[in-house]
Amino acid sequence: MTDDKSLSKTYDPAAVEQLIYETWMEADAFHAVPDDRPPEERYVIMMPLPNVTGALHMGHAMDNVMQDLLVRWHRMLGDNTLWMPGTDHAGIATQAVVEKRLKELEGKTRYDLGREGLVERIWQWKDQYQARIIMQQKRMGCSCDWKRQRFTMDAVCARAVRQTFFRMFEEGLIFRGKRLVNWDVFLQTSVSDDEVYHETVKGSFWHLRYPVIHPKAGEPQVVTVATTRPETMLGDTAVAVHPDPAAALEVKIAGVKAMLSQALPKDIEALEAEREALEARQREQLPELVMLRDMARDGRHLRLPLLDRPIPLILDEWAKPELGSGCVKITPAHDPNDYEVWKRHKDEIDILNILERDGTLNETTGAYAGMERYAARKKVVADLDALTLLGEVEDRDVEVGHSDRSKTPVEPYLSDQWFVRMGDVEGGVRMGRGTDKEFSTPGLVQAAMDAVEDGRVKIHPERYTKTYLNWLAEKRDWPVSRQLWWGHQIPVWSKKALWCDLDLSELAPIFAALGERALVRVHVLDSATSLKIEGSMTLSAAEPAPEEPCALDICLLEDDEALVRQLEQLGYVRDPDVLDTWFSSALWPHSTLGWPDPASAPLDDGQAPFVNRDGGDDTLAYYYPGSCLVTARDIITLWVARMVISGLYNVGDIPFSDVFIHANILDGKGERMSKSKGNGIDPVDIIEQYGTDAMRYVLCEMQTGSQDIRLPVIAVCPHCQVENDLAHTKTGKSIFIRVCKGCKGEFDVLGTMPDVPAGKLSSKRFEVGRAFCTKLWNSARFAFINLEGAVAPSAGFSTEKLALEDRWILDQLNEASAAVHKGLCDYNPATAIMAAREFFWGSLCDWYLELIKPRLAQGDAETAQAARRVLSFILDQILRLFQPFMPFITEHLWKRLDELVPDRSLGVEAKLETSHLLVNAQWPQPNGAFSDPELRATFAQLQGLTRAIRDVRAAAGVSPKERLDVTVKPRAGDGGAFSRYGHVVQSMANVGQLKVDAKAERQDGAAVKVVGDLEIFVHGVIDEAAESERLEKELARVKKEVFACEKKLGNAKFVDRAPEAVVAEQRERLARYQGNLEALERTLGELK
RNA sequence: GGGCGCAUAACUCAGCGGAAGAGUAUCACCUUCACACGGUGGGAGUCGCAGGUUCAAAUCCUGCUGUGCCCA
Repeated sequence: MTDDKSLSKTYDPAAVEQLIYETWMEADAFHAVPDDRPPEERYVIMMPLPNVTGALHMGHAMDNVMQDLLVRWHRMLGDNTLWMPGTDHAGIATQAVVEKRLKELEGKTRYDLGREGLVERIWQWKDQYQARIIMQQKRMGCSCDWKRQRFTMDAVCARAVRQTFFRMFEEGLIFRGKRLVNWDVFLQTSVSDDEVYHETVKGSFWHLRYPVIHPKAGEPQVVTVATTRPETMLGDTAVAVHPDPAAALEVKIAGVKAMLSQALPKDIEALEAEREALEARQREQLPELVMLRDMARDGRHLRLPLLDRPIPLILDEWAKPELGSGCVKITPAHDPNDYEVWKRHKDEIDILNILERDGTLNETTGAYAGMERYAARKKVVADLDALTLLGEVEDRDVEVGHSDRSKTPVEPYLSDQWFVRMGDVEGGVRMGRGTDKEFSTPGLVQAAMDAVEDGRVKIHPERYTKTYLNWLAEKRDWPVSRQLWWGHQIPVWSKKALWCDLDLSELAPIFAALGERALVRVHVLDSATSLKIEGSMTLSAAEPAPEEPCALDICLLEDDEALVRQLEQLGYVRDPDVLDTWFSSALWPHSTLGWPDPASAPLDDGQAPFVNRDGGDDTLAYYYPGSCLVTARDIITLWVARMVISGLYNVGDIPFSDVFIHANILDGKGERMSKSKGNGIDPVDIIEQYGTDAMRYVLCEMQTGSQDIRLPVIAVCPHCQVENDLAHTKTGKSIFIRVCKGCKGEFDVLGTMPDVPAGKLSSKRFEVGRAFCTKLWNSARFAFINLEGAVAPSAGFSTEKLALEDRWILDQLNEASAAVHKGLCDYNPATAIMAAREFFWGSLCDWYLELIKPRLAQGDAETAQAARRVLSFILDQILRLFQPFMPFITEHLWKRLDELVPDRSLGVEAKLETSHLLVNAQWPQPNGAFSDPELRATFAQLQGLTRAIRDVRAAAGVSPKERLDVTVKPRAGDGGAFSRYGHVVQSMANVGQLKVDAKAERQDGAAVKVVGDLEIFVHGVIDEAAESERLEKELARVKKEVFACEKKLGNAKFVDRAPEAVVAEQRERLARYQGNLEALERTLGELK
């Protein structure tokens, strides 16, 4: 045996990974080009585009590895496989990060740089992080088609965004209106509900008294209202009281009584108290509420203190008679509930904005104008107190919405925003307009719900279908404008005026030049009304000319500099806002393929064309719709739903047929891993420590589909290299600074502190993967040592010459490849990789390799040649099976195997399609000729016997080197398998003489073991006392089993009602255990 | 407040109606010529708690307790 010098004893990922990746790139292995393979042989994954805010963490690694797994598997299945990579500009997130750095490092704000200057800075940031992200993905082994990568703000994507906006604008699906939004006063932009998190903070509940104007005799002089944000009183435009307080209280009391009637004892006390309180309220406060109700009906007013403004008392059910004073102040412009009240009472009350964009109070607040919101709060409270209009002040925990981007409290704020109409539209919506898939739907959301409900889009695991449908069912309009500078600027130029003052004819030259590439709508300010202007520059005949102030909105399909200048000279101003990031990412599955027109889509340097040079299908026609969208669940609503909508709207077809929702990665405490929390592991750190394949192995093994994955995190101290369990490490000055348990030194887990050294985050969980790679490496090394120059050509090979273990390992391979395939089909990578692992480690390494060692030693003998052929074939298949999971090590070993044994065919399998590169090799197909259930059972018996002997050996403390003689006594049959295949047991349990004798008796010094239907005598190993103790224990165990079986079978109901097979199985069990019991008792008797 | 999960060996997780499983850790033995990131063997769990359905429940149903996420 010559030592194979090309393979060291352990696998060194660093020496292999980069070279292998370069090999793939040189071979263009990931590049997909449309060809003549039919639709069912295409596989397309659009990468959930990571945003360029920062580097990737373990959560992204999971997402990327799952995609790569599916993509590599399908590539081997022979599909035309495209994995489209790219990055997202992530509007607000990226701008926030860059602005924050600008402030910290240079002390500047975005206004110091100006729009162009800031955007330029963000592009630089984007270039830097995009490169970092791509580097990380390459290190993870991602087999994306880099020649097609896109960025949501590149020319191709921008054109798609523009086209979609234009079309939606034309059809009135995009409109603008005033809405109450979450306003981030720090970043001075609206943020969506998804970008707001709630935090409970200690606050107060202030009771304010508003005097009644000219109270009549017997009427209250003041009305009390309460608020957690007293400064908003400056924007109050009404106070509401319930229209029927008596009835409302009755309903409430009836409800409590109903709960009392079926309450658990421990809840009764609280409910009783609640009922009493309500009844007391009925007696004491109801009369005044009724009086206020009547005053409201009478159109009475209150005087708003501090501003001395009369505000009406109104009737609205938002006022809850059972809470507080029963009256509620109404601030429509600064509270979502009050805004709803205002919508119901538009004719009676005003809506008044009191905030500037920066969070200071505006001129409507008189003396408070210019004050910061919290300063104003203090002053309002103090001033009311001075006027004796301040009542009780309660301490209270208050839920305050915070902007996820700036971490500052958001304010509800009334502003002009653009929206996409998601709900049903009168007359319906044409989807896929101009395509051959055009169809009509009641509304955008409905189309997306239909696609999932009728199964065109399937979500895995299925339970997430509910998340998707429930969210969509609300059919809320989608606010798409953001007051940012980084993103796709809204392509609308507006001019505000009265309709009668507008001169449409001045636009004629522009429209003459642009034709259908420009649209005009009239938006009536402060309403949702938007009217389309027809080509003749008039309102369509049916529409009355609006009387209110209007905005004339012109939407352009493209920027034509000269025409834009003309427009601006006419006083039209481009909307400064940009579109929500998700507007562009919603288009991702088709924009990246060149939509709306691949032939004219602009190309960057080095990019693959969208249209085949040989005249085949373009990328859009060929690769749309895609196959599977792989993502985490939190993005189902934000993104998945919107991709379905936009795909149907623009292309008339779903963007993908399957959605695979994988687990989130949590830390040791069960908290979601994220870089900003200081618990996020950088995949590259893991790769450098354990290797990419080790990381991938563990991620695949963890993805089971039912729950999220905990990854206990350790932090390596930069001072002394001690490993600290992150979940139990003391924090220092901030939560991101930890104190090492070893040297007590401080380190930073965020990696951003200038004066504290950073500790690397890692996890021991990946050791398993590294060990697995080593095992794979060494088993291959073993094979190579034995195969080198010693494999006879396959021509003379015949399966007739196969030994038991050869046929068994082929059968096991069959079983394993079927199981791996099924696991992948079921989106269950864990079952897939475990099946592969069990085959490789449990069957191949533990049994087959050990069994063929003596055969391999026989040089050119036929049996040795057969073993070599089978070994090369099995290794070939194993490398294929593991390639999608662990691409680097398998590709490297494949190359070596290919050099040593170019022909690994066995002659019986269908022609073994092979490939110079494993990444392109054919996926292993189970072969019926290898399947042999009978042999499988025989081998299992041999394994059982082997384990029994090993067990005896270990229990008796006999060295593994010492050869033992064994007699097997079958209870039934002749034990033919054991005499025929005795070599398996002899070799695996180091047995000398193996006798099979149905009439054997135990001899002195023989240990006895009962397995299944066998009694086994292991000769010459024991001292009798210890043996008898061991047998007593075993006897007790068997007795318990016998008792359990008897009890079960003694139950008439069981025998009657359980399926026959179950009963029969139980009888067999009993018989077997009874046999064992008998044998044990006999032996024990002999021993004594 | 509403929805969706999860609770099984010290740890990380499978199993989801018919004998409690894996990997890691642990203990004992073994440096035998692929691999000590290895081999062989062992110990370890009233399957969160309380009810119910069933011949049979970790598995199905109800409630409770913890815990996580999503949406208000």
